[in-house]
Amino acid sequence: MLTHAVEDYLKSIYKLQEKGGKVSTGILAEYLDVKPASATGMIKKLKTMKLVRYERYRGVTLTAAGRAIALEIIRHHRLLELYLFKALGVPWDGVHEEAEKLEHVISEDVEARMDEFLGYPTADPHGAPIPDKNGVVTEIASVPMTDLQDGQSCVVAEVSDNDSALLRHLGSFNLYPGTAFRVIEVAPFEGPFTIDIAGQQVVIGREVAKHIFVDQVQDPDNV
Amino acid sequence: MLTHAVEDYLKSIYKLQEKGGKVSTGILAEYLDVKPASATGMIKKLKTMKLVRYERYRGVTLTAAGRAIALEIIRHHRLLELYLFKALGVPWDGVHEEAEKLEHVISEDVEARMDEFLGYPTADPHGAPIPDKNGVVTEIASVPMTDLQDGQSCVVAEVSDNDSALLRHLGSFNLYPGTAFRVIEVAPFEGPFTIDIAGQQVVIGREVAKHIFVDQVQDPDNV
DNA sequence: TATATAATTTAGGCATGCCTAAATTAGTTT
DNA sequence: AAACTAATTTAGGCATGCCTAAATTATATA
Repeated sequence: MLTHAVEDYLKSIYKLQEKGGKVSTGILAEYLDVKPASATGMIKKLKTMKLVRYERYRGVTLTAAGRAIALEIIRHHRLLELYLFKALGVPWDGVHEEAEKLEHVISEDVEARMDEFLGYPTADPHGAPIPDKNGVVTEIASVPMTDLQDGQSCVVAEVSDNDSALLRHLGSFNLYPGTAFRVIEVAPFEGPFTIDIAGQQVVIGREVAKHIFVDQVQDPDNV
Repeated sequence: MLTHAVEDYLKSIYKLQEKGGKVSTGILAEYLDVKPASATGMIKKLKTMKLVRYERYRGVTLTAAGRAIALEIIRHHRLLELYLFKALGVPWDGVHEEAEKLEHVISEDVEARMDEFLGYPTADPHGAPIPDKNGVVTEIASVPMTDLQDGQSCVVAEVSDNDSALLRHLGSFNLYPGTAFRVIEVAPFEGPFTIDIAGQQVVIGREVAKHIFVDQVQDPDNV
């Protein structure tokens, strides 16, 4: 059996690898809130288990076996998030933390039952894709909200899931995956975004916007 | 935070204490499938945490604080069992093992939501009482099936939850908590029980009967 | 190219929680 | 009461996974 720590490291390497290829010890350690020396130790262990490729000072990447495990854990996590949200009404800013603990202990059987209950969903409450049983992930093409221009309209595709306060903030003006909005104004000099959500005018700071990803971007009608 | 091991020890001490007062190191070790030396070590740790009373060679008992934690874990366990059974359809011979892992990581919030979903139940799928939020357990007065005599009828109150094969066996002839049956014959010399469940005649061995507890015992009408 | 800086690794430690083997204590038998 | 047996405790070890501090390596700068 794999330890929780092994699973967490693999999951983290997977996520960091997504945006940037090889993962450095330091980045990994920071992501896991652990000292770099500790990460080095675990990376070596993972290498002997053939779950990662690694050369000292050269960063780490997952092997096929490591990737398969990472995706399995991510699947657990996202299905759990959605289940907690839909079946038990856990608020969306709380599901991440909860799933973080449950993902390591849930059985394949219970997972399959939750999957069935949910109707074989493809995205979690934050819009992140749920890998299927075979580890196939269907990424949704989306762009950071920070790329948007005056007048453009779009639909929220995904938001970062790990900052509970941020999620509460977004929830307070109904900014969920699937929510459509239109950019009224982008203030100059890296300023905030003023947007229109279902008639409500809302101001979104740059730091917040970085955590929001959108798709179905359309230019203004009145051009 | 308490470790899983601490929680498991407290829970086990509670259960063993129920039937027999002071708990010896050896019994506890056997129950937890651990060597007596390991149990000694943990018991000492629990003593420094003021969760147990202990004198060497004299056995161990829970303090009020230790008992409170034990009951909280047992509540988690039994609510989880019932939730898995009712909400996700996990077969009753599988819920124990599953709950054994989940009980250590479930939050109070999620537990409260499951409790509400289930309508504040008082017994798990095996008939064991679910302690309330304040740690109050309402024991059901029941007797071992092995005490029954020819002709007596009764209702199943509770069955042991830790032997999955036994539970499948009982399930195969619908012997669940709440099921009524009548003893047709008790074979002499510690022999098996022949019983009538809803018109079906079934033979139950002594070893199995030890794990079944019944109430509402009534003597034969035709006396 | 030599040196400064930043990243990484090595070395040594600590807490958990388990183990085995040896020593001790309690309880029973003669 | 002495001796034996069974239960328990002590002593010493091991794996996991984290830590700090010191040494090393890579990389950027002068």
